Amino acid sequence: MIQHFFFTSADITSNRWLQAFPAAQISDVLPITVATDMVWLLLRDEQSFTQIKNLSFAGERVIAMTAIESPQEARRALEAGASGYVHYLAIPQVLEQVAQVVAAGGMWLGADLMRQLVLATARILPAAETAQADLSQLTSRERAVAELVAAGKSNKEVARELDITERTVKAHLSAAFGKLQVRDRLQLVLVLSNSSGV
Amino acid sequence: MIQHFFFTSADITSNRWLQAFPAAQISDVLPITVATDMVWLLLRDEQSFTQIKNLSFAGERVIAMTAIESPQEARRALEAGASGYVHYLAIPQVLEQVAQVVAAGGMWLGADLMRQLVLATARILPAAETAQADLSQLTSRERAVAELVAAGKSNKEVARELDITERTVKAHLSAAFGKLQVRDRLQLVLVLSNSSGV
DNA sequence: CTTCTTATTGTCCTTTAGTCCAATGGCGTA
DNA sequence: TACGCCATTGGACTAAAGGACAATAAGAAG
Repeated sequence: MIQHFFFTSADITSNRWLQAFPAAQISDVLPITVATDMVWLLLRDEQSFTQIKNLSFAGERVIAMTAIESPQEARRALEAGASGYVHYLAIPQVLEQVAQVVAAGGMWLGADLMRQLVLATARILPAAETAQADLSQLTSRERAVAELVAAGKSNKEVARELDITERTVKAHLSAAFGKLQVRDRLQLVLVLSNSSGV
Repeated sequence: MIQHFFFTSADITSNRWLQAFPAAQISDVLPITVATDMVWLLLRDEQSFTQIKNLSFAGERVIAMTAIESPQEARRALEAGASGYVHYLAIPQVLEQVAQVVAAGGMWLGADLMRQLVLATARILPAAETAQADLSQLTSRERAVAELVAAGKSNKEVARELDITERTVKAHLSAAFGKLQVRDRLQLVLVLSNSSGV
């Protein structure tokens, strides 16, 4: 049984951690000696990377957690010795997968980051199937609306650009919400940009 | 149930494959049409990379297997479209890991290789320092709110999680909007995720 | 001790977003 | 031709989101 230790600040946490690992310890204090198998560390400031370095040097498996994924931050975390980089609000299933992979000696990165890395060296890889599949569920008009919304436009602006009524925009959006199983435009954007496993 | 197909030469094989996937097919002949969900292909010569390319182009999930791990070979395999790179004598647990990650649309690499790949490509990646700079403009509380919003939470949910009033959430958000010069939560997320120029 | 920043909350108000129910017309297929 | 899917719009309604104006309190900095 793997023991998990979550190091975070009190106000940034997720009940999904305990859902994934009921026996996990959560604390905003980092003990001198961590008697666990896996340390999940929320990235907050410069000090976080030093802590990763120390922990991994001491032989701990460290997984960096972030609130906003970025390739730069991921790189720094991995450089410091982290074995994984994941959104702190990831769903329990993802957390479990990360733990399994890291426990098996692997390294975990979000699919999008991974893709960026690989694409940086190779531009041949097929696009993510998930995002593709999601978009293909939408009709052409729904997709057009969704894309404008994903660019930060309001319904009124979308209506103007597509030369339709705001009412129609809403209709397409509602249809898209249903198909992609999200509740509002923000989550739609998150799904389309496939940014995190939230 | 995922169907696995192992393509190898007769003299190089592992009983661990069947241990991991009892229903797997193993063959030293590559059929024209592979009716499986996942193809495990043992790297042998130049032709192997071409085969990976063809398979992945045809929409197959391909995992490259090797007898001697090397970053160069791994890179070539991934370039060709492989979704994973693993030693052919890996234990069943690892094989299952790989299958899971790949099935979920991810990519699998051993930790060492991954780290090398990450570090090697770090320079090529766009060095957008914007997200970093933007975040530093916000106070800790504003950032906490912004991060939860970026995760798709509503004001009410954010309020619950941070144990403050919805009104306070709005106050922090308004402040963040002003500092980052955006007009609503969606544009905030776009700026924070650094995805597109709003 | 005063000043500034941050965090917090309040009320009132306007604007957006999103849903439900319903209808019309085009277009392709069985 | 009838049926289904898509695009379009309407009205009415509920619920969020966001702004304006303002106040209190803690803590740091001077």
